[in-house]
Amino acid sequence: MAKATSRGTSALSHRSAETRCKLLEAAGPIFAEKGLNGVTVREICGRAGVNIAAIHYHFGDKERLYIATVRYARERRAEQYPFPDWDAAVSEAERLHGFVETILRRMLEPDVPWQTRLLMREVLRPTEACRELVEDYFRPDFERLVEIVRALMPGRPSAREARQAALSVMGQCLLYRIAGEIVRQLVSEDEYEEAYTVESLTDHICRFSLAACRAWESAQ
Amino acid sequence: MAKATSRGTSALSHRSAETRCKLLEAAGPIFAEKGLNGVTVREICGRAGVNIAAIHYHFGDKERLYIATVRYARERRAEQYPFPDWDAAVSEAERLHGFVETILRRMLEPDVPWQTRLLMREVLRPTEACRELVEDYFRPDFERLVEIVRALMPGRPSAREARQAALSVMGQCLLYRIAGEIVRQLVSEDEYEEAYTVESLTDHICRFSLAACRAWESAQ
Amino acid sequence: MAKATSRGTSALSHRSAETRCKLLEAAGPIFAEKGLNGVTVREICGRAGVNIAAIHYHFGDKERLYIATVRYARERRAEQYPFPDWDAAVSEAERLHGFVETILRRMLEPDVPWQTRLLMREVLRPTEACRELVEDYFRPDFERLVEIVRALMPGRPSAREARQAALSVMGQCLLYRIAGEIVRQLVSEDEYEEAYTVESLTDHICRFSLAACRAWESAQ
Amino acid sequence: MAKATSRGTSALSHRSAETRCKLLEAAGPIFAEKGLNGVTVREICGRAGVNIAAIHYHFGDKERLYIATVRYARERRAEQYPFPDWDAAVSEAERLHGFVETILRRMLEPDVPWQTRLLMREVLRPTEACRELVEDYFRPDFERLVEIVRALMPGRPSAREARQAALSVMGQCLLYRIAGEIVRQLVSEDEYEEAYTVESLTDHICRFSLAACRAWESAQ
DNA sequence: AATGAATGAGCCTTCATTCAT
DNA sequence: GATGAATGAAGGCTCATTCAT
Repeated sequence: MAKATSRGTSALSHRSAETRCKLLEAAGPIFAEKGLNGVTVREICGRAGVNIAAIHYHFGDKERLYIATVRYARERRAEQYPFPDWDAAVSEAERLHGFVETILRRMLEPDVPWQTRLLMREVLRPTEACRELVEDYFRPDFERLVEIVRALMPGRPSAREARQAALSVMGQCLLYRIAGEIVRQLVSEDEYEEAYTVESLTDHICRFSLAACRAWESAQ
Repeated sequence: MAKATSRGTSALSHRSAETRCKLLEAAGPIFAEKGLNGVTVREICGRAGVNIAAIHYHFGDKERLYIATVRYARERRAEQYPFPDWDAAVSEAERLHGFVETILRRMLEPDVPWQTRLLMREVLRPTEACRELVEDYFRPDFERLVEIVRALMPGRPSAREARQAALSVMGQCLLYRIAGEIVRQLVSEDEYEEAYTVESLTDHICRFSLAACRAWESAQ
Repeated sequence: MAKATSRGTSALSHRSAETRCKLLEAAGPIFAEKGLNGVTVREICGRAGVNIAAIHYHFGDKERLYIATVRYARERRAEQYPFPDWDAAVSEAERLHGFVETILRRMLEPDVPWQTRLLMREVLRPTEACRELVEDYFRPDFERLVEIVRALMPGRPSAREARQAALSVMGQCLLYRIAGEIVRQLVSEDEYEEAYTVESLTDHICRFSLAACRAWESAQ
Repeated sequence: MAKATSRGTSALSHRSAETRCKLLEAAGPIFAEKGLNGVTVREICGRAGVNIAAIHYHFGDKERLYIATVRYARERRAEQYPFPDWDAAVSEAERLHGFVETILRRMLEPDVPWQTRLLMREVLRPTEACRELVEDYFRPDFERLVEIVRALMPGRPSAREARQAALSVMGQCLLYRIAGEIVRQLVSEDEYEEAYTVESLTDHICRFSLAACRAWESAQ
């Protein structure tokens, strides 16, 4: 266990870093699909082409490999589908549109990379890996949305009100990721294919949310 | 495996039916809490007070017991937290409020009957058992919500528009079931305990959705 | 784990009892030779001719099998080399002689049965199995010896003094079991074979101990 | 394995000797406490601050390190708790007292140096390393005791009789090392703590043995 | 119609050892 | 002369399943 416990970020030999990386890349898609308990270390090591003891050596045990994989997914994930970098002149409505579209695209695009699927899994069934994920990854996006929404609401909504409104936007987005199959069945196959693309969902959610925000009246 | 393959609804002896029922009643709450893979057949049989071979005898294997349990849950669906039976005089806004509150209660209250919790689990990770579940469990509720929402929207919204609006309401509700832990962390423990009860969530979601519906303008 | 936890002494089926017995008989000699940690469950099951899961089923885990084996050894052991059943007319010196001889014979006879070797191992490295072993098995013998020794000591030795004298007798006996190899080397091979038989050791220990007891003066 | 097979006492570089020594010093206390099989090479190397491959390099494998450690312990045998250096005027009874006390202290005191504890362990479960150990470690002490005892016995006891008497003394001492836990249980926790200290055990064993020796009558 | 016992595949982990610098 | 990484063989245990009454 020498390695797993005394690991630092520096001075890793090339071989070591390579094996770690092979393990993370192999474990990622499998964890994303089946979750921590649905996966065997043999499967991971086999796919990574390393010895079964390597997990113990480099990560300590399966759970710590899982946590490392979530972290790795988060790091490798930020680049893809970044939020637009808005000019000061861009209207809040446009920002909302950009935000919603980015979120939906991240979640719904075909061939969603395993990194996203793994992070989504964490949302549904948080494990120990989730705490820092929320802080480092979700919170910045969320705070951004809160600011956009707040600017859209008339009067001076409290931070709490803005947060709740932002959550209402997020909920609308998440629905299609989480319960996509059910929605497809409820609205019929055909309508789904036609009217539930990223573009049209973005439009709908933005119109719905814009209307809600603009018509907002503070609860006293 | 004689029994499991030739199973019909008729001609079951009393004892046999009793054992089946004990198994279903025992398995239900456990599956609802831990899911198919988090449960051992020993645990189920132990709690049911039947022999460990009974699952094989009556259902074939664990997975088929699970499916049977979902079906059983649907059939015996506890009628707790039913939707209010609205008088014609009740306003649409009140109906929306009643609907949202009931949905949230079903999803968030801890003492919801296991049948409901098991069905909720199915929504999040659909299995084979899910298709028929949607039709006779979710669709009626969903259609009801569509009607409520449609009546709230000015002009003559198309069915498709009404459905999308209804999905926006559902998404807001589902968020707290799906990502409750993350919301708690995002808004802070304290605020969550105070402002994310069924009652206040109902208020927020209704105000948000009412505003959105009433301000709706048909997208040409 | 149904069986291991709910095991009672009654109503065990024939098969079950047979398998349990096969396991105990197979495990005994191996545990006696190599101790709890030196043995693998695969070895035990292989020698017993049962499936590897049988240990879990019948005993819970390896350690509980070990404890059961110690208990089994104790039960099967009492018959062999019992203490003589002394007539009231037998002198205390003769009783001491009989006691010491029986103890030595139990420990030193060639082909000591595995039961004895296992119990001896417990003496040297007590495990959890040891507590009840002492109470049920060693204490009765020990108390017997205490009474013999006490009767040999002049005056009215306290119970504590008698216990210590009895331990001095036991220590002399145990030495040849525990450190037999070393004694053999210290006194030379030849002398050992000739003068360290059960008979002559009995004589020596009795003479030494008798002299000590009879010359005892209470330490106020 | 170059080193392990061609190892001699000469021509070792300074660093090499240093690593060897660090390993021996680190392994000693751990082996003394847990024995050969209770210790992992990682633990030893970790505590020694050397690489895990060093054991193989310098000693071949774990077992040979163990043997080397026993040898090392014997060579560097700590001279704590040495026997008193008796003046010619000291009585035999006092010498016996000093001898017994020293032996008991070596075996029972917790802060005995690891070298002594490791050698004690060898006595109880002799390994390959034991033979030479007896010769140069135990025999001198034993012969000393034989002389003391012999002088205490009236008449002219044979060497053999004196050896047996000495063994009777040793057996009494060893008991508390070997079966301390069981004695504790037999005489009760309280009595043990109070009356089985090194001091009182010394008193008892000496009184018992002195009485036995002085009352000795040669067996014809 | 039901039971208790038995099965074997497979799980994660641990370890001493050896490889390649 | 020393190191860190890699190896593979077990290790104990768990599980859903099936056998034999």
